[in-house]
Amino acid sequence: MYKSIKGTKDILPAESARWQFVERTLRDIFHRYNYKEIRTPIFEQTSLFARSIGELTDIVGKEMYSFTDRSEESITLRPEGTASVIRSFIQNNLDQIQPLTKVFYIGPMFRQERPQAGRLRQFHQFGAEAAGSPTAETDVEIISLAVEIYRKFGLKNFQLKINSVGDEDCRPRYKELLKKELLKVADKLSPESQKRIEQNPMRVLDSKDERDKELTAGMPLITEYLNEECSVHFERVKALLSTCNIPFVVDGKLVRGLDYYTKTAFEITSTALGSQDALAGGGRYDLLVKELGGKPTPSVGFAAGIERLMMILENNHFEFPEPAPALFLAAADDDSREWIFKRANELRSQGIAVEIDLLARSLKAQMKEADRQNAEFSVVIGKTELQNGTAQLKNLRNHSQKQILLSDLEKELQ
RNA sequence: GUGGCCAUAGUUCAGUUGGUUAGAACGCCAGGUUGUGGCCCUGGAGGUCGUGGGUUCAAAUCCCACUGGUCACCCCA
Repeated sequence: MYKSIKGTKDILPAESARWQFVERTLRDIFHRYNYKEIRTPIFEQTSLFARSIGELTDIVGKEMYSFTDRSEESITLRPEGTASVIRSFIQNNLDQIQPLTKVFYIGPMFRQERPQAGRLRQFHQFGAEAAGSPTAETDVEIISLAVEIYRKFGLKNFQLKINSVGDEDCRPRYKELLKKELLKVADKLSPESQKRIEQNPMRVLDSKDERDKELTAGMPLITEYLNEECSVHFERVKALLSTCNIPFVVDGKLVRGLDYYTKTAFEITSTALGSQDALAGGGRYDLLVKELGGKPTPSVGFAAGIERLMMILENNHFEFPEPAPALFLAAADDDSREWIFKRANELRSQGIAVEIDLLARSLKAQMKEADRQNAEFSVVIGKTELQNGTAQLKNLRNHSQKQILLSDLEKELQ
């Protein structure tokens, strides 16, 4: 038997309505913040991701789905959304249309990792990017948008963590300083952390290893070494968050897994998830557009996992709307089936969701089917009804019945 | 990539110290009610016990390998 690839999942008919509901809600919120949808291809040249996400990150180093196509070009299934969006932004000169571009995306992403709770190889993210603004208001609009989404879904157990990772001026200075501190205790650090001292010292502070945590506990944090510009920006972000009543905690050790972030970095986590507790992450990336060949364009964005949001909603027994037929037309005898077939199509073309039996089943089986489909109403049609032009309209939710004219069906179902 | 746990009907699971025909619940189908669903009752269909090998007179049960799932590490959505 064929099986779906490891780490991939079917979204089955029984659950697709939930996905559609989540996507509808997301689109509605994006609309309120005036972010417009962008749909980019799900694969790109491999080097686009390598250059933007960073050669040394885990994503690029060991998680990308890359392959060579028939013309010997290296292609990669997108592991995240920002790189493609920025590529499109540059390629299509979106900066020439208006000074600030605000877009969102919803779609599948791919990373070849071992699956576990809250982690798949094909998973789905939504995200937003605001390209062209250096202001702290833009950072906070993005953060507020992300937070608003979780609030809208009624989530309570989530936490917003923010940090500033500095810029090309102050971060290198801080990194050198931190490296020196780390080298003093290098032999006692975990092997992974030792490897990171040279290439990504800030990640050592974020290590989950208990011993690493103890060793690095008193070490200097980037927030203490920001230059004037980054520091002012960070203070402004915090002030605006407070103004907007968005609770947050500053986490000086927060470093995101992608290299392109500058200044603001943030993460939304939930204790309601398993070990993979990140719901969303994002930040400012003022250097990325230039790095990918565009004009320097200060930008901010975030990305969030749909499966993880869905997990929490299901744990919370969130009440998703379930679509159901308005009417089930049942045949009491075989002579009535043709009339029903024709009538169902008429009603459908008038916008009414109607189901009928296609399996030539007994009336009892048809009624069971109407119930299983959670139809609102049923009407049984037989010889008598066709002769008299009347029928019983049965409300399957409250079990009441009333006599109606068959010609009034549309009206009754409005 | 590394490690723990798991694998028996469509689903969730039971299956004793290895022993005849592998069970339950739910779901599915039909009937009870020959023109009315939900509850109830009766009956029915449905399994190469993940795959391959080994031990044994005998394997769902013990052993090995593989495959798949799951959870965790790493890291991230």
